[in-house]
Amino acid sequence: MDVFAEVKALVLAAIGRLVAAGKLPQGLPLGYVSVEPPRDAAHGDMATNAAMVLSRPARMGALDIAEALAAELSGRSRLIVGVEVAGPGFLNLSLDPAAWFGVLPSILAAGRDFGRSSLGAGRSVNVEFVSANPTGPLHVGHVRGAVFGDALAGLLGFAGFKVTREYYINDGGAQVDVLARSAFERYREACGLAPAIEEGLYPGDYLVPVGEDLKARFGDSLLDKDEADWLAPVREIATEAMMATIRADLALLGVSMDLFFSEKSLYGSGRIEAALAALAARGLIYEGVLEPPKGKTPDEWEPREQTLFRSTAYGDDIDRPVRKSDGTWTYFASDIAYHFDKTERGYDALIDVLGADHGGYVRRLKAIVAALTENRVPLDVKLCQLVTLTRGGAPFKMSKRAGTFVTLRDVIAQVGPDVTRFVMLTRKNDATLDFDFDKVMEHSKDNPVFYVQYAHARTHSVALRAAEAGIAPDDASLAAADLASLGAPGELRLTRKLAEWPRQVEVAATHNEPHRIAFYLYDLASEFHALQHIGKLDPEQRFIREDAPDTTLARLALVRATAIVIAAGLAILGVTPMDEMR
RNA sequence: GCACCCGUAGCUCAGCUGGAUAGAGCGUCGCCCUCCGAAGGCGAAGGCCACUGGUUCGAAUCCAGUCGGGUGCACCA
Repeated sequence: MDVFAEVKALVLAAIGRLVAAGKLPQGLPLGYVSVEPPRDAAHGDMATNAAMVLSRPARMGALDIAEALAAELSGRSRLIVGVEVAGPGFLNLSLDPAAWFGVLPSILAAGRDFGRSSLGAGRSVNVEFVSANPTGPLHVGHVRGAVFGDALAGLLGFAGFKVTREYYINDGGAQVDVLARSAFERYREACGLAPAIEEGLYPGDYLVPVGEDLKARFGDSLLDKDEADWLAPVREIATEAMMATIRADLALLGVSMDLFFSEKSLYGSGRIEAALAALAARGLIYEGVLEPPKGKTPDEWEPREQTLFRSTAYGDDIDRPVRKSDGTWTYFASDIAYHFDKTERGYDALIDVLGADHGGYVRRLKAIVAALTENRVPLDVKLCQLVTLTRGGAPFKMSKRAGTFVTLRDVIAQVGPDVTRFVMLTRKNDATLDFDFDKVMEHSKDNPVFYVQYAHARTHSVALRAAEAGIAPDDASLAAADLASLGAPGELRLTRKLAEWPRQVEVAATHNEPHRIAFYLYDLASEFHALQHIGKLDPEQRFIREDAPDTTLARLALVRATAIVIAAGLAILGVTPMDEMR
């Protein structure tokens, strides 16, 4: 049962009756009518802006509508026990407290599925994330995008979408040639020769095993061959090896992709040509010369005739080249083909999760998808800002030397996947995030990860104490418990927070913002900690009252419902709830 | 020079896509455990929501401009 939906339905029904009675004109737009809990609890349990929103289209005063609506809502339902017109036309509604507590049996019956939404209505959405170049292990810079994308996918799944998690492998460009050359030097090393790892090659020693593998496969046979002969096979083996480590890295974080899509597969397969043909059919491909950039002109700029995509027709600043002057495809061309492929696979919505340094790329990506689908399929590009690493408040120095970056593996080894994931979601994706190795491991309320986990552990602890007292009800009997004894302010506050959960899921999902789940869980944990504390001051308020079995059962229902929602929220974020803190 | 992101309490940040007296945490000050986990809780102080205009019943939120900080800027992927 969703209290919010129920109240909104009552409000809309009341408006309907007013229209039928001729007290309001027909055909009013109801889209902006909202029913929300007011920020200030003094304004009642629920507030609606209906009168103010309808005022103008109805050509009536907001207060007049509010009065009429108030009269219409009073006494119609057991749910609404008080209606009050306030301020410029708000309608403040007081609800029967029992209505709030009614959410508890729903939670207990549904378990972790409570709050699952039909918002997505089975529509399919593709979330592309990480997509790191297959030239080395994942590093900290990739962690945020990985966690964000995975949590977003989890959130959308919970909200009723069919989600595909996808990784785009950039295995078609010059960087994998560099990888191959770097691996070849490690191969020479494995053959007993001195490696010549020049400037521009990847120096990381993660390629040493690749060199050894090449030696095992080819013996010394590659040593005297020309690069033209060994480049392709070495490249193949090296990218394969890098993707294997990347998959392993993702697994450490608890991320599992549904699909890895190879950029290389686009070349020579007609996919790029097909994508460009689709654009050309709409008159969006032409031969032309771009203007030089305004302001600071690059040193070696000269006008060139190129094949261009008219992305300006879809909101981009300038048209974008798809073919270099030497006739080969630009990276952008493969991106067109890749998004063409995604749209052809029939998704109802696309999401790209990128690093903030790709900000300048957003418009042309949107232009691609808009052009290819004639605005039918929305593309949302989520940019993840930088993570700054610190330890004890001091900047965590990363070596300038390439190849010695802090790896994802290092981070997980230090703090574990759960902490890493939760912390990465304690900021909006477009705000920079400070990751302090000391802070995130701290056992105090400064640390949101701990605070939420601690609340969950406490619920578990309460259940243990109850069991010791011989009270060990299962969820079904808790769902059937008599809740009449509930009603204390702290209990009501906690229960209202629990009732908000389905709404929070929908809001977070419509904005593609998983961090809202983390903040909600923090608030929920706070309400729970506060309630538990009251029991310390007043023994009568404790969850477990051996002298009052009905009260105990009702309170255990509340505690258990809290545990369920915390666990459900953490599950969306991909974090394991803990039963005890150590 | 252009585009995008950001500017909210001393610090770190939320703010439900326009709602009422703008909220947390840290820090500061003052309280609360013989007791379900004090690894916690309650309270106080602290604000021109960068600035200036505009839109309207109503703006931190939307629009325009200004000032600060970050990022990216032709055939690199």
